[in-house]
Amino acid sequence: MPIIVDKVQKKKDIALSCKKLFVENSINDLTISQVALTAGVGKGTIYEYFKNKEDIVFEIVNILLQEHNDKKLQKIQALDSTKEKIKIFFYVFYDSENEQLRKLYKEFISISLVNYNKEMIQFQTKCASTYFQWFEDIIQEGIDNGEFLPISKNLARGMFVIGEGFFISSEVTTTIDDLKGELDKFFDTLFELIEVKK
Amino acid sequence: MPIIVDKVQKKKDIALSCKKLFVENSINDLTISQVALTAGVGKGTIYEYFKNKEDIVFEIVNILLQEHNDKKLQKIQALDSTKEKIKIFFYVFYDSENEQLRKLYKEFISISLVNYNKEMIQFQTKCASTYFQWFEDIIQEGIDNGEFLPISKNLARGMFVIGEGFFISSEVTTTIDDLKGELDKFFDTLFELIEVKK
DNA sequence: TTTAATTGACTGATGGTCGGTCATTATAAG
DNA sequence: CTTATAATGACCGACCATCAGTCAATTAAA
Repeated sequence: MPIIVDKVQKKKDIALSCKKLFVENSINDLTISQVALTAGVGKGTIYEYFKNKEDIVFEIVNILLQEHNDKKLQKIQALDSTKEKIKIFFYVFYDSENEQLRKLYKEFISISLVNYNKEMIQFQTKCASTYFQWFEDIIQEGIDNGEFLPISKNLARGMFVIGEGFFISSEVTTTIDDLKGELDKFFDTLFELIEVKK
Repeated sequence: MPIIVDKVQKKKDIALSCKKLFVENSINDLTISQVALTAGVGKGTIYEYFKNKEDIVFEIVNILLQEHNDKKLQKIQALDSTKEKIKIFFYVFYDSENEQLRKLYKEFISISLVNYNKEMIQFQTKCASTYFQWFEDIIQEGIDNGEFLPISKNLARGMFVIGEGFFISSEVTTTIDDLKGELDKFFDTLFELIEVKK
């Protein structure tokens, strides 16, 4: 029998081998030939594993987001303060550790906005739902232990999407020069309002 | 001497003549030839007025956003309630009147995220700054007339970007099926918190 | 011998360019 | 005043380079 490769693994390998290329260049400036060359395979091979150029970005984001996911969960579990737990959700939008993820996520959002792609939407939905579940649980915990007013539950979804809002604004305008600062200001103020007064 | 055309006006005319085309198709699915045909000019003429395909989207968004701008200002001035004034800023993300604008704005954001373009960033920044100025003024007004707590000023930027966050989330996931409802829930709850108790 | 894996030459499509034509009008000549 | 000429901006589509995606041929393991 001929050699059998682990298709899933090889897909990941190819994706990761040209991660740097995608981080340093916008998808429009890259050609499949370049990608194939970087990955050390023929152009045809790329199409054995990926539907198109966008699909490669999808794969890389998938891998990086999975890693980020694990780290985020660990961080949340390691913390005691509800407020700090909430803030963790927005680290990804400014910390240096996730610069590559941000760059690729940006491309991914860009692709998702114009190319309707069922798989991408499903993937994004799965991620967002998981994260929001965590987020809601944290808020609920804060309410249950008497830290936050019960009404704060209504703010969950808005608080959750605000990171995305700041991120997009900071990418398409120059109106936000300190994303972390702005987020902190907002959440610290909000915490004062939703805290149960003693 | 030869005929002199109003370059600025003709650029607008061409852009508007293929607005429908851009609303109904994603930019990737459109060819310059199609656009030229629709506009009733030669392919070369397109390049007399636009740098590239993206530039056409930019021009259409420019025109639509200008219209939207005027309408928004009128609406704000016509209202008395501070709360309603605040909510007006987010109409654009869900009202039926602005469906075309949303479609093109989406493409515009998508382009801005991956193609660094100084003019686009400047344009976006100008719009965002103007809108935020209005927004801050409204909040300040609410504070001045004793409706809102002074602390609400700190929430201005966050409140402002939340629309963008909801919009992007609703576009790239299926987690938000009632954008207006979610926005209302968030702001009504927030208003309760920042309202001056009597 | 079989068959999965790989490949790069090839193709069709398309973004963008460029040389040339056309229409208009100023103005010079008759 | 009428006509001829020159000048120039507007317009255009044939052409070119590029590149995404295909496929027939080849490789190599079992």
